[in-house]
Amino acid sequence: MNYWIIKSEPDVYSFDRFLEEKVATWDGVRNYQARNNLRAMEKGDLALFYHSNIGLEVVGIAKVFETHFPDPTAEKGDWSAVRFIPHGKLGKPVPLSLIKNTPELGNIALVRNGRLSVMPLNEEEFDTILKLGETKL
DNA sequence: GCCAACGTTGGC
DNA sequence: GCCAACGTTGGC
Repeated sequence: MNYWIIKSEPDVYSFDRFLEEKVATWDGVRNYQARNNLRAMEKGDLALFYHSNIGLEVVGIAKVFETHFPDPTAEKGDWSAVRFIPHGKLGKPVPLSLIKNTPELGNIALVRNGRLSVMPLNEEEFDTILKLGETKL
């Protein structure tokens, strides 16, 4: 079991819409590091759903439903997509500012490399964010 | 709207 | 293969 953070701009694709649609195809990723992270995902892995640009907070949890396959939106190049299903909303959102102020989370890519859209985190970091979000699995 | 950080491109 | 220029992302 691996843990991840995935980013989405809520005016493009929000967590609420994800809850309504019940499945999300994560395509359009055009960054090698992010793509490699998508490829490393296994079925059942959990990903925190972060709202970038607007909101700037972790709002929910997604679960890997279908592991990587060729990105249908890629006209050329070697790109991958995965499918997620919702795995619940956080009790309360966890803002980036709080994450930055939490010493145990100082090492995560969300803080260190703000531009990466799909990034790993370890179990302790995942649990810390769930606790901040007053959420139990 | 600005700008820092990072990735990619392309000339040499 | 280096590095300057440029483009994009995303926080502020």
